[in-house]
Amino acid sequence: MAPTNAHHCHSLTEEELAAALGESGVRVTRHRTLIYSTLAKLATHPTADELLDAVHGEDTRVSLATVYNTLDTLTELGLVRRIAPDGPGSACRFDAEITPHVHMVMPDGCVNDVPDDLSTEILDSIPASLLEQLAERMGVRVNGIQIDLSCTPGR
Amino acid sequence: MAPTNAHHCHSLTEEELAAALGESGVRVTRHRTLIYSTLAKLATHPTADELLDAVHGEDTRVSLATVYNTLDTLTELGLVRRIAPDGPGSACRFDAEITPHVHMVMPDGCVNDVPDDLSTEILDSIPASLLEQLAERMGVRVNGIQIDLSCTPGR
DNA sequence: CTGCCTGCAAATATTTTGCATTAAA
DNA sequence: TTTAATGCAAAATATTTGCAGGCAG
Repeated sequence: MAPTNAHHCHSLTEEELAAALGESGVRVTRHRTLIYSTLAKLATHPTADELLDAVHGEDTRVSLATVYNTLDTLTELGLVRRIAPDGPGSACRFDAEITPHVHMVMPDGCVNDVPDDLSTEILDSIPASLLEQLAERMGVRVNGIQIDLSCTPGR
Repeated sequence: MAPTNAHHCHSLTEEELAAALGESGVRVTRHRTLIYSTLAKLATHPTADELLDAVHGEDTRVSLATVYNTLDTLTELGLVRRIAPDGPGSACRFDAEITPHVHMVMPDGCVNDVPDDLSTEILDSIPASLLEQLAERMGVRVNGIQIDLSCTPGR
């Protein structure tokens, strides 16, 4: 169940996170920093529970409620993304990588990131003009894209 | 990779559903048919709860547990897809449309389908060769793709 | 100082299960 | 007939909230 992900590099640095929080008038606290950086460090896209476990490696005093609250806050600010639970046992998973990228949903339900070079190529192949056209038609501003691939074991 | 001949009305007809269930050795029951077709009919991607409400329009005797069980079954068979909850109040949403298509996540958290013509154009713009390369490299067979766009109110 | 954040625990919400009964094949 | 599927309600999970302190600004 533990996918190795060698290409996790688009999450924010501690400074960038602080800046993003500050701009939004949200306080930069030790816990928010810790929770975010722990999430970013994890190769897996953890559930709130799994994330708490990881955080406890650094600081045992963080509570699950704070993890949830923080994830909510960060999700609302667009710094973190929720991923649909797969298979039964539905707890949401979270992803600190908010720049466009491609996920591969594995047969066993876990979620791996697609290697960055291919991820970028896939994203770049979508013409910007198409997205503009879409934005126009739906009367909105498109500001994010995520692609999920699903696969079966064979090759 | 998924067929590129993605066209409209991608949910299954009653006959196709029956066939799909039959092939998998799963019984074709009145409730499964009703729940699936209700989900397919709804423009919104409903939560289990919302779906139950809709189903109750047809048959009051269906229980929430059956809705959950059925959605699990259908999801496992790949006939239905779970969508991550947005914003707090986290209940999963479900989508009867399993062929590749593009979602637009609205600022208020609800999920709209992108018009089919644009959805198809976007999907078709991704070269099949890229996905093959990816499959090769990850040692899997890619069999599905979903694209989620997020947007902000402006224009 | 002045609130926003936090931990804790309790309240909600969401999803799954056990078992007697019903209905598909 | 034979066994999977269902309703009901209870159990198990997951997430949110209220309140008394604790810290960032």
